[in-house]
Amino acid sequence: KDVIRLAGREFNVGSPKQLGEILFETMQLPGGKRGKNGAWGTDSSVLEGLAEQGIEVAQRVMDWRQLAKLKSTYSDALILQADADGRVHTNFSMAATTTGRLSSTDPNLQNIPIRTEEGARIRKAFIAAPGCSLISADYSQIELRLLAHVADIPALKESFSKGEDIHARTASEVFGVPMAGMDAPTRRRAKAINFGIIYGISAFGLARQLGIGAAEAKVYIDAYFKRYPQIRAYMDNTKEQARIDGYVLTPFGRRCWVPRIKDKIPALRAYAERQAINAPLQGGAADIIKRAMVKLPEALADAGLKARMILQVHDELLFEAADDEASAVADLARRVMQEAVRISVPLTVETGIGKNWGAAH
DNA sequence: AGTGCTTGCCAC
DNA sequence: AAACGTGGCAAGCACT
Ligand SMILES: Nc1nc2c(ncn2[C@H]2C[C@H](O)[C@@H](COP(=O)(O)OP(=O)(O)OP(=O)(O)O)O2)c(=O)[nH]1
Ligand SMILES: [Mn+2]
Ligand SMILES: [Mn+2]
Repeated sequence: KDVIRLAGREFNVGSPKQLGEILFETMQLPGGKRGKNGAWGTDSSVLEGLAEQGIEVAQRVMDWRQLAKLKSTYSDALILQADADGRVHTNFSMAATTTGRLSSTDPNLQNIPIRTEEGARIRKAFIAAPGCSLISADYSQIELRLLAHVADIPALKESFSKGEDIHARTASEVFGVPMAGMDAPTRRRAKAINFGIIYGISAFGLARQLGIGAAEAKVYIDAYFKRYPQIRAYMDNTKEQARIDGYVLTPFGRRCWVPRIKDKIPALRAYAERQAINAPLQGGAADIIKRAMVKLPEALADAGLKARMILQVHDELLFEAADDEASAVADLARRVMQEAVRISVPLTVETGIGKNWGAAH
């Protein structure tokens, strides 16, 4: 109602097409950009730009979108999908991705919210059975460690040997906040910067992501490649390998096909090059957790633990166990996951125990 | 009423 | 949005 009042006209807030016409035609707001299909762009980074200019309706639409997303995709849908015993059972697809990751459907339990305060309430709704706890075990900075290994980057390997947190360091350097007591959303934003840069983001893309100028974004990217010059070599070598073979390999031998690597259309070719750069690392991380998942059920049984492995979220495993064995499960999961493979950097796993998924982080 | 596409956004 | 990568889902929309 407030959005419609501020817009001065009745329309469906849930329609990006109508919203774009209201904002950039009826209201004549500045900064409108049409996409390739001629529609006005209205995604959150566009709205954020408007909101920063004091356009109240933009902030209200962002708030509405967030709540609508959480309600429709999670709150309403998960209740319908819940079993008679109150559990939801996902389906894992084992061959749906190009990199070897799993995917999860009906419902997708690999994209349960966590980032915002309201979203985190949904994650907290996943609770252990009475007398049981949930144990989460998540690899630390997993694809950055694989990058250090595969691209053979001395400075990055040294950081991991010392136990440094690169995501937190990036957050500190870019946002000017202290490492100590950093909040999770800030570290998450830095994560997107680190992975964006290593997977070929442009100054334009980074600027858009951070809401800064392209010149400032370029400074960050240049500084990154200066600090870790081996990343460039890894990118070039991987692209060349893809051109030669039509595929790239993870450090454990998985083939990831890159069919458009020789496309004559430059934009499609550039896209394929970024896919080639990403696949060995994302796929390598998938290989590692899969090996751990093969070992774990037997390792648990051998240790006399009745815990069950109940969910995989790309580099995280979630277990359910009786309260009195939860800490033993956490220790065992950490050890098996850390030792699932041996590479030239240490693998570290963070574990947590709680009565709900949110509390287990 | 059903289908397929687009836009946007949740997670890793 | 052409301009980090990997996914899945909901809603709007055009069309049958
Ligand atoms: N390209 C890309 N990959 C991502 C992004 N977010 C997550 N990933 C990939 C790379 C991560 O290593 C991997 C696991 O995600 P996590 O959220 O667990 O982050 P990570 O392990 O790096 O850090 P952590 O120490 O667990 O907080 O998923 C992203 O924004 N872009
Ligand atoms: Mn992780
Ligand atoms: Mn994770």
